[in-house]
Amino acid sequence: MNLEKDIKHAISTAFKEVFNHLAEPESIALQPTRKDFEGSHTFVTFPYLKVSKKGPEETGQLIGEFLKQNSNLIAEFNVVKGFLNFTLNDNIWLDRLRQMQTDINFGFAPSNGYRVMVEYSSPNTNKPLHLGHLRNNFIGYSVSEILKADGYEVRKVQIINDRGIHICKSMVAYQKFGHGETPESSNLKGDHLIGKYYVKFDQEYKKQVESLSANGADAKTAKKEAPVLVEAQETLKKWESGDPETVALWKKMNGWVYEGFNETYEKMGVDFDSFYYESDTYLLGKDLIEEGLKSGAFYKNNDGSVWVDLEDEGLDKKLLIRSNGTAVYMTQDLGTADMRHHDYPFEKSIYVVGNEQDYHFKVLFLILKKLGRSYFDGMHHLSYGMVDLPSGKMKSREGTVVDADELIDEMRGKAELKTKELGKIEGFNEKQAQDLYHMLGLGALKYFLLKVDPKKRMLFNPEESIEFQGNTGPFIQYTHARISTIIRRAEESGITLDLRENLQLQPQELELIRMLVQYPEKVHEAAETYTPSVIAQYVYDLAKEYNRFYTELIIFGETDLNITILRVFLSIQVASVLKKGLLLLGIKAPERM
RNA sequence: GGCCUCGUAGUUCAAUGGAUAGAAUAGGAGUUUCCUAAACUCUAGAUGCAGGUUCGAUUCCUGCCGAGGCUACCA
Repeated sequence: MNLEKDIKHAISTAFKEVFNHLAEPESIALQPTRKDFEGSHTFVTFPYLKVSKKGPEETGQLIGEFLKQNSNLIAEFNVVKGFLNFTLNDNIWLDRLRQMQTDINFGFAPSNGYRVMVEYSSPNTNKPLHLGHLRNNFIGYSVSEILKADGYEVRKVQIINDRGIHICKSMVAYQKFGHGETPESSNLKGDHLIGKYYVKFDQEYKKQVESLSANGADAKTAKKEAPVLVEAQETLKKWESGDPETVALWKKMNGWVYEGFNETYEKMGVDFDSFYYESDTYLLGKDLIEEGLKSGAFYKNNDGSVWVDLEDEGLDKKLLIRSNGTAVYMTQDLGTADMRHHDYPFEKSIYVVGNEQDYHFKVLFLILKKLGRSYFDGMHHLSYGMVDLPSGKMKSREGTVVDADELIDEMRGKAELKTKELGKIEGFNEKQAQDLYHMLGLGALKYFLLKVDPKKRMLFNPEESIEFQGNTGPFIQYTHARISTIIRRAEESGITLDLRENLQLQPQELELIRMLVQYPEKVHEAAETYTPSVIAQYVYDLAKEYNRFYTELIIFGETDLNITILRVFLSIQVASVLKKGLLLLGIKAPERM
């Protein structure tokens, strides 16, 4: 069934027959043939020269000859500088295409029985989502979908950082300057309203630090003793002691933020299966510390603080409990990990978190290992790079953030403008038109953020807005819409899509089938490496190839009906795979545009 | 200082140790009586520097230069 496997077996046999050498099929490496050469699969002879005791050219020639004679897979071959290129029988490819059509689940692996928890988004509740969150959310959502397609059972979760000094700062500023303002009265989304007070807090804080400094305080004390900061710290204490008034305000303000977030998530097209709130989890983990002390994984200092020594692993000593007995972030994360595994016994757990926390997660996983948690093995930090602006890193305090809501709206607006310019909305009603603008704007944005390897930092220049031409989401969406027209026309013309004939394939047709066949492997690769960009690159290449096919070959009006059938048939499969691939990226494929 | 990333066309991104380092965009030249020109074709343009391993290095190793991050009894 598997083409590559079959070819590898054939090569293995050839080695046995020609060189009397046992080459395990699994150990044979095949690669796709480069475009400028004839063939589809390439075998590199260099590693086998010691076995063949011949030059690279001759080795390739001998293997090629043997296979051409003895294998029904191989129609032709050529050898270029030790690279043995195979051209397969056209019927092999046509068979693949026929199989694809009957398999509705093409591209979806059967259940593998593994459960995986994917955590992403995990915002603070003191400000709106920004561009960095968009990358995080799109990656998290996409990886979840890819894992599902690869046979996993997935639970998408987020941990909401709903407590702590950051929200207290917004609370203090709101009490001071808010005059009872609400999202309704201010006509602001809840998260933006709270963000406004977070900024206000910072402004006030800076003012106070300045005036303290002007009155002779040194910089350190001024920063520590500014009244608003002291107030925020007191608010945090009050919250921790359960002061009803403080808790009520906290609930009200967080409620506004959640409303705002939900609206944004919906616009973004991401969702979650369950939520964890830090206010519920921040006290967890202390029992794990006790456990670790007992087992000797951790040790206690004279001052009562608890540490773990990771110097054997090439890391530092890490604090787990302060000398005053309070927990740190790490403690909480340990407890939360245990709780999550209890809630949903997973084989894998993916944390989609920025790469500035690489060290934190390295330590977290090592500690879980030291505690003997069997699940530690399946834990993975999906570390992604920052989205940089030309001016450098985004900093909320300096106002150099790109707001998520604004950016989405901007993209939608740009899609609308462009669509109208091209006169593409004839026959659309208002709702359909609006849906299309959103689909395209969001498609452009998602593709822009997902086409880059998650691990790498990437640059976003707000001046040069995201394009709709070239290697973009809308290009792929356009291709899909284009094919949809072909399919509609085929239906209207009433041709029977029965691919019976054994036809000779044109290069473009062959290339398309070759690419289609690869799709499940790409999904698997993306799932194993947690890399949506694999899929993004793939759908782009497929769309590009289809456009070439579309331009160069006549689909309707070909004299041989069987060729028309083949081309429509092929178009349908391309559309289907494009749509599936786009959905793995969270991008919708329009029928018309 | 220590540790971790990353340096590829003007720009934004690709390249399981393999062939002539791919795209896109910006630049130049073309294609529309024909299924959607958000398309297609042609053209020009890049591996930070110096060594090493290898039949073969953008990829692995060492040093240097440059960018960023982590290195809190913060979360």
